[in-house]
Amino acid sequence: MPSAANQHAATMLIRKLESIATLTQAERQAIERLPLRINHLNARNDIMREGDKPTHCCLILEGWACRYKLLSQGKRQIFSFHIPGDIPDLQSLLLPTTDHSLATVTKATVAFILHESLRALAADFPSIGALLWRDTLIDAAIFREWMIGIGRRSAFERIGHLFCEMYLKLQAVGLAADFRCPMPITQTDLADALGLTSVHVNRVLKEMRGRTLITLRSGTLVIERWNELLQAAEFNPTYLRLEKQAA
Amino acid sequence: MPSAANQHAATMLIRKLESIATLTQAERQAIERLPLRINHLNARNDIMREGDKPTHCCLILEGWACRYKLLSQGKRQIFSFHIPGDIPDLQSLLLPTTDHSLATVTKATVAFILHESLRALAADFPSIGALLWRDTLIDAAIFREWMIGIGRRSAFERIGHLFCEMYLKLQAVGLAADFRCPMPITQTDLADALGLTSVHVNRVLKEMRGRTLITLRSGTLVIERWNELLQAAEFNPTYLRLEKQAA
DNA sequence: CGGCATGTTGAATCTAATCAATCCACGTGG
DNA sequence: CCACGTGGATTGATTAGATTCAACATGCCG
Repeated sequence: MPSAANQHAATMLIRKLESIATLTQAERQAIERLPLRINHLNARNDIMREGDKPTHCCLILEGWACRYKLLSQGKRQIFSFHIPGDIPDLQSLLLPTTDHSLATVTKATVAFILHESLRALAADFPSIGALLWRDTLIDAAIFREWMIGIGRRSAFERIGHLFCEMYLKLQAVGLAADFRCPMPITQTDLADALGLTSVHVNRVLKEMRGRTLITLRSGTLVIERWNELLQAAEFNPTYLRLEKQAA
Repeated sequence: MPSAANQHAATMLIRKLESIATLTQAERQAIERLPLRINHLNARNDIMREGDKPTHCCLILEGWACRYKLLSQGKRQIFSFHIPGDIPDLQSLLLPTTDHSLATVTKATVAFILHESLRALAADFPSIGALLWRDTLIDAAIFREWMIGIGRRSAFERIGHLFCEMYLKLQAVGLAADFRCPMPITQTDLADALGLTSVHVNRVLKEMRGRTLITLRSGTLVIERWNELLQAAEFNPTYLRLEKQAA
């Protein structure tokens, strides 16, 4: 008899997978039987560090996480932000040694799933395996989009782009609506994700506010003019492969 | 009866997969039976364009290719360079619509493999499926490393990093040795891959030559001082997950 | 041999980084 | 309830790395 918390975690995963393809009854049941270990974590806690050899994957149930790598002289590059429903370290199933770190951004609840359990699930239900693989491919597509930003877009476009991306990802799992979403990251986090300094991020945010494109206060982002921001950032959401789109 | 060219293509793929795991006799035979269509392409030819819905994957047999995306005002971001043995568009197996383009860099020979054939192969031999998945995960790891470069490394480090990466990748498939490898890309290509301008690339290359770290002439790179370049670029090859390492 | 892509160089300019100070909101403990 | 500490945000002044624009050189290919 699974606990309420476990049931909730399974539902989360099912919802995420069903946003792409419909699952059979048997597949849903198999996911619900997945053994989970649920954990509550503080903000800014490493879940996994570069060099680790994890034995389970981590499903985010509440809060945000990010993947990053530290460099010499305190430099940091953040690769991705993760929200409930994400499994940020799915790759550890096939690449035993991790080449980067995973940490919570906010207080968070996560469920750990043994590699063996996930592997068995994918073996028993190849279409679930394909969905998991697909998810890592979308992950890579987002990396590519971030590369474009860091490499070829202005600071303004980069920040606007990230806001649009996170809003749509949150909306897709029901955590955002009406152009309003949580954005519980510091300007330093933003800078380290986008290849900027926090000082410069601050100045660009000031400009965005000045043009009344956004409001960003106490961890909440409001996109005041979606279409204009989209255009200013040259944002095109197809790479996210989401079913539902914003208005 | 497979032609000599087809046999060569299969060998290429087998060698690539066996650089990671050993294949059974049955697996090797299945790969050799894979139906292929071999094509000779000129340099700077698109193999696949953003928005396409490919029906096959592309195995590179000779020459180089790159994945890229064009932006407004003629800006371009190159995501990756590909060498013989690579299947740059494996993701199209699971993401029907392509979100970027793939083009030859040099004259090239490629083998096209129908999605159905690859899917059948992966279904019949799940361990081959896992190897293919694994390959896309390494792809993503390389994207992350490039993100670090573009986001947080100096132009000098970025270029040095790319040289080390390509040398090791080429060495792993027997196309480089003695710190000498082909590097058939223009300074503009380098710039578009690393988030720089060609003018600046040119200046950094001049500095590298001045410090006698490298020689780069007529499409051939010689790394004159491997250890120093490694250190100057803070290069750590673990993310490539290659079996063989340079001295 | 001529033409065009690629590579090289210089000078001026600009974006974003750096360094440093200050401000503000928030939570905590006296 | 207010003083204090702290992390994050904001602002200014200055600098550096990279871009831009423009000219010119080189080398390869037909």
